[in-house]
Amino acid sequence: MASLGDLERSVMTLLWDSGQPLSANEVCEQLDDDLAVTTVLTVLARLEKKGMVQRERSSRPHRYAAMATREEHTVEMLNEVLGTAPDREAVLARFIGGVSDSEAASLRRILG
Amino acid sequence: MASLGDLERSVMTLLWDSGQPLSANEVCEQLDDDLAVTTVLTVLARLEKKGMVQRERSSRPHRYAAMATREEHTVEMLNEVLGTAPDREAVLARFIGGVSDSEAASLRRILG
DNA sequence: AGCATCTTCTACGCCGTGTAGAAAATTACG
DNA sequence: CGTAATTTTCTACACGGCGTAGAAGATGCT
Repeated sequence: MASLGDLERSVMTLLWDSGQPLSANEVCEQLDDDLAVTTVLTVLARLEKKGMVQRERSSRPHRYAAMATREEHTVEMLNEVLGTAPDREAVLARFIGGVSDSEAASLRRILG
Repeated sequence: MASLGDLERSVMTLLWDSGQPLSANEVCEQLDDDLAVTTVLTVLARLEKKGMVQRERSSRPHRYAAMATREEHTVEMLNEVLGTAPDREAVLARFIGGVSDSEAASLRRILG
């Protein structure tokens, strides 16, 4: 339960890229599409409900920040997918077998 | 584009577990829930459209088989998720850092 | 031809998502 | 303080995916 729609993903990307919390207006401006602020607010509220963003209600304009880094989130997704497989090791093997050489080297280093 | 609904997943699981092609009726019987055969047929048709199952139209009851093994499918999903990240290596590092010891060992063997 | 089986077509309801207006709440400024 | 500007909430609509299945059409058996 953390899959994202297109707009939701765009918003998360903004929040991830800008390390700091953003207001709905700032998000709105920085988006390529020309959307109503209410649209962005709706999306932000939904993302908050999903536990993807944290809202600072104290300051006026509320500020929104990503709960997890993009990395953390991607790793969560990976684990979620892996969780659907009964044969984890086999999947991992196949998966790792398919990564690029440089990535493989990097993994070898990590696995020590 | 290969995410599955609950029923779709159940059906795929059946097809994956039974190595051989199954008819709609067989799928229907082997499902826990007591569904109408037309329901199963609809789902199978949708899975076919998604490229998840192959239908043998030659034989009457049509027979349906999974296009990819569950492993292959899971790996596809993993790559899809990984594709959404700009920092692949960082994600991989973190991801691999979190697997169990036995899995890590298995990976070392594969990369070795 | 008649009957049983199987498939297609069509459809309904629900929920997630993109989209935003109307109205309410808060803040800013003269 | 009162009015205008900003911000947030509430409500809503449309569209597509998915679970669900009946009615009708196609195919095959006897």
